[in-house]
Amino acid sequence: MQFLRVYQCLCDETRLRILNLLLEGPLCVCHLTEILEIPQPKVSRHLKGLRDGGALETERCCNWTICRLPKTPNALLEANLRCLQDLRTEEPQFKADLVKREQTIDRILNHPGEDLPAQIRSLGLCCS
Amino acid sequence: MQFLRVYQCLCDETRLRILNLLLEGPLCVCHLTEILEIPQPKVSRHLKGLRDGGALETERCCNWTICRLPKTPNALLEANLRCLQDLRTEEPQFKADLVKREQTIDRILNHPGEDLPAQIRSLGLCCS
DNA sequence: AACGAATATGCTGTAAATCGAATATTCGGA
DNA sequence: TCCGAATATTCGATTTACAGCATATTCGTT
Repeated sequence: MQFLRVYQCLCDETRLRILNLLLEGPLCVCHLTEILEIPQPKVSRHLKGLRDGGALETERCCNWTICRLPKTPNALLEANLRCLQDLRTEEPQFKADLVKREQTIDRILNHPGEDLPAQIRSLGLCCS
Repeated sequence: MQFLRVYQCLCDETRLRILNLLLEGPLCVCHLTEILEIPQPKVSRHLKGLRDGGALETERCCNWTICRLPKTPNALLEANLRCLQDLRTEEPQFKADLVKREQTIDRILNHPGEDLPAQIRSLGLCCS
């Protein structure tokens, strides 16, 4: 059932945190891992869950995997992403994650020494 | 987390079927059981799940328990009930349940011999 | 008080989801 | 071709969700 497929995606805290972050723009797996402060295999597994549920698109760029929300989410997912956008200020964890995201992006931009491809480096700035 | 509480409610087919039916108006447990064609304990347990998740209100009337959607659902639930309302035509099970609901209500109305309090009998007609 | 209808709960087994830890894979650079 | 970084997958253990079945509870009636 189409409904269940979406809701099963949405009923895990880690997956919701990921969607919350991606509402701001794409991120690669390593930055997601850093922001969420959870083990990388766990992030990877939940990303797979989101992808299988149609709630995530990924694109391989060299060694990095760029994660973004689907360009054309189905109606149910789209409505819930809007809800997440509207209601996330009520959830401390979501707000904290967004702060951490800012910090991480700042660090990336201000430390050009880190060995990141320009495409990855600019993720935080480019929401396309 | 408030989000999880709602989504955990929504990620079970039986619970979605119940919500779908209640969008048309209140029903008591025995009629829900008849319409869904599943064992009564199963219905009861899922109703409890919905109630715990804030997606259902029940009212005792004699021996009957009247189930209805909450008068003031939280924003996330409300949005998803709207989605259910809008998208249910795509889901055969939801449509079949609505047909069965009509049949059941007709049967109740046309067989006054059945021993039902007027309050229960009129549930299908009164959506308040 | 005894009974029956409507509903709820307890119990047990099973399937599914999640996790941590270890390992495999992929890819660019030395 | 070997190495390291980024990512994915496998494995075993644990938890959680759901099921069916039996039984308890509640309430009106006799």
